[in-house]
Amino acid sequence: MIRLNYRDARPIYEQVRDGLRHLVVSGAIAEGERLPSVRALAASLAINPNTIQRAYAALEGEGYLLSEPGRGAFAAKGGGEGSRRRGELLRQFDASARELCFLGMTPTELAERIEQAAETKGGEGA
Amino acid sequence: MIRLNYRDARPIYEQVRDGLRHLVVSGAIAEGERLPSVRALAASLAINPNTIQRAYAALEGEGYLLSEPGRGAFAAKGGGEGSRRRGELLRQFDASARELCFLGMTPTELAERIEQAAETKGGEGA
DNA sequence: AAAGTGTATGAATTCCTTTAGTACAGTCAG
DNA sequence: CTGACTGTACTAAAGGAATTCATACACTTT
Repeated sequence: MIRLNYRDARPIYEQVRDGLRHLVVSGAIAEGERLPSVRALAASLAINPNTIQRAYAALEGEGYLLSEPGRGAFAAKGGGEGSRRRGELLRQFDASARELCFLGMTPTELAERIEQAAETKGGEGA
Repeated sequence: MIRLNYRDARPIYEQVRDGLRHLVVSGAIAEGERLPSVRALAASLAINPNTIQRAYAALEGEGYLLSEPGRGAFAAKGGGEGSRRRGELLRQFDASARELCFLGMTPTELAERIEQAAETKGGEGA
């Protein structure tokens, strides 16, 4: 389900967070579906439950997760209109588009890329 | 020229790197123009020359800078076709576009944003 | 009651950033 | 050539921030 890369400089909780987010965005985990428990996933990845908890908390902040104490964590639709995650993505989108244009790419080229990216379900977290 | 924000969690060398990159991308520093020397900029910002050097090295890796030992550092066109920076930006662009589409934005909406972003010269580093 | 769930807290460790000092090799004006 | 400038390399140290862990608590369900 999720692969940890200890050679990577990125902290484990980020790898878990991005991996889980990808599973939700790609539809591998449907909306409302329950995610593995903190301890179960921790045991599965052979890491501390707290590290998983941190990833879950971050995803809940982004709106991709809804945690219910005592019950479990369930996948959600994702950030709404004015969510933090949406704002972050828009800034990232604008900044990269702007610089890519400076590097010679035309808005038309980039627009075509969007279509292509929208279809593809692959790709890893930002 | 560049403002450091010590309250910001971002490390100084990143602020310097992003600030300088923005100066090049926005055209404030023209192609071929010489940048302040490592020691001069360090003194100007009241920080260690090593920190500036780190920012310069990063920018050279991105293709926005060309360092000539003994002569100085000069602004460059930016990443070429297959540069590391270009690849990084494309991944960032694709990932954000993909997730924004998942969140409900249409490719058309995003395409319009590109036009808007291409004109604007503002914005801070990613 | 028992086993599961998410959550809070504090400590330890590890990593990163920054600084400082020193040194080397190159360029250029005098 | 001399001297002042340039970028670069290296080590060491200090400080702080971030990551990870162990433990305990509150809740839900069976």
